[in-house]
Amino acid sequence: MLGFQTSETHSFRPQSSRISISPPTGSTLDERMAYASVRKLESKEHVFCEGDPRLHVFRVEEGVIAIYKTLCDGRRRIIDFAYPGDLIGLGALEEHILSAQATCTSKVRCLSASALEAFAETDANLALKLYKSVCQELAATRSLLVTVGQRSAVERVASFLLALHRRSGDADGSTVTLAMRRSDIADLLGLTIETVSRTLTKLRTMNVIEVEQGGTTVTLCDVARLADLANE
Amino acid sequence: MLGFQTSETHSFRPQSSRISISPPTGSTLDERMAYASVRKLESKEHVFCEGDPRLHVFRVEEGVIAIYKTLCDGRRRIIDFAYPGDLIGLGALEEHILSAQATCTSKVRCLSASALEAFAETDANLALKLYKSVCQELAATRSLLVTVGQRSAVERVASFLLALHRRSGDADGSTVTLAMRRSDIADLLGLTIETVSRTLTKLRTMNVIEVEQGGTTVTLCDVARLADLANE
DNA sequence: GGCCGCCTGTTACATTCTCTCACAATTCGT
DNA sequence: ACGAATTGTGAGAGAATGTAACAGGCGGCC
Repeated sequence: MLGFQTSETHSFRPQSSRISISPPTGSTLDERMAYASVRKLESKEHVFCEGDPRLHVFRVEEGVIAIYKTLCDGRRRIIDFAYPGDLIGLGALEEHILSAQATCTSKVRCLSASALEAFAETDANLALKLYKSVCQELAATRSLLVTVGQRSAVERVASFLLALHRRSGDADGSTVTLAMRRSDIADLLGLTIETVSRTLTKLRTMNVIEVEQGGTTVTLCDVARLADLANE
Repeated sequence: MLGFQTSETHSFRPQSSRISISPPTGSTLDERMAYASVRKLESKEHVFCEGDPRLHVFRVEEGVIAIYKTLCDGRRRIIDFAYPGDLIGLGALEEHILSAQATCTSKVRCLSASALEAFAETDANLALKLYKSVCQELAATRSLLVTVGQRSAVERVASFLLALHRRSGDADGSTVTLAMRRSDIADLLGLTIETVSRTLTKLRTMNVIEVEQGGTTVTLCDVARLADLANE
């Protein structure tokens, strides 16, 4: 969920006249990405697991990747869903401290972690991009923390739907696609799958949302009301 | 909670032979900090509030600063406690999106945000430091997310005590100081003050902790058991 | 094609936990 | 020492969970 848009042009201080000239070949993130290998993932397949050596940084191309941590008793706490354009695997050191798993058929692009970070050592521009990206991820994680910290299940689910809508649903208006299982949503929000299901039903009977065909597509009928329920 | 140790020397890639030579004066963060003004805060006094223009970045010198967000209905969700050495105010743009409030008598050092970030544009080393710092904060926020996402009150309180112990309690063994009110802990963990109080009592009767004088000092009698209760 | 098992999602009911509201006990500041 | 603020404790209400049963979709298999 880093929101690392490699094509974004506004620098950290837009008023600055400094422009970093890209070295001739393979230097910008876009170029590096273009040469990076693509890996296709089936649903529930792992990109990496806790404890794996951190060899690569990945950019999501298609699908949704769940970033999660496994607790001692086997429960799974999803920290974040990564969507196309997001970078995953940044910030860790020698080993991954979280696991990453596809919630549906997905594609990721692999980039050497050491090469990226070595290059950032000499390029303030790239380093700042990394900084900005992690800042965005931090903001998203904080937002999720606020959501999960809220008591009621309705608030959490409503917040989740709104966040999904804000992120993915600019185009087709008020329809969002849940590209993950109920169990994934439950593990993200700290609820059970039954509670998620019940809450969606509740929102449906309140005429705030409509759920279609197998529960993968949700239409937000009353965004204002949903925002009210989410306390936002 | 950025854990931005300005004196840390290991670079992002320790094996790299590149060393950034600091410009003659006022360039390193330590030097800038030395000249920065110190502001003293009483308990419950604000460092900044949501919506304030982001003029400064602050480093906590003494005390504890609660970083929080206010919800529509007036509830307060604490995102983080910042301890001495931590930087706060990074990552935002024009305005602060969170509030920062002292939980006890504290001191912070003020640093111009624009100056710091302008300097980072030309110094990959500083930019990388910022990057690493935010990564640390991200890890801490994720850790808190795992804690809050856990269902039971015992797990949350136990996790909180352990986190506090890991952070502050290297020196005096197993004693941690709660430099904040019960209400602050409750708003961090998504519980009520009554539940926090009851849970501490429960842990006390289980002989896992000891609480002394007004509940500000806690001794962890059985760290292993506490970790078990916290599911860590 | 039809049968079967597997997985996911939904719903109902009993249980358990936290929250709300009440008030007592303690600490702290003046 | 007094009053205000904070903390601790109890009883009842409410909400989420756990358990269980059931419906629907999907693929394998005969």
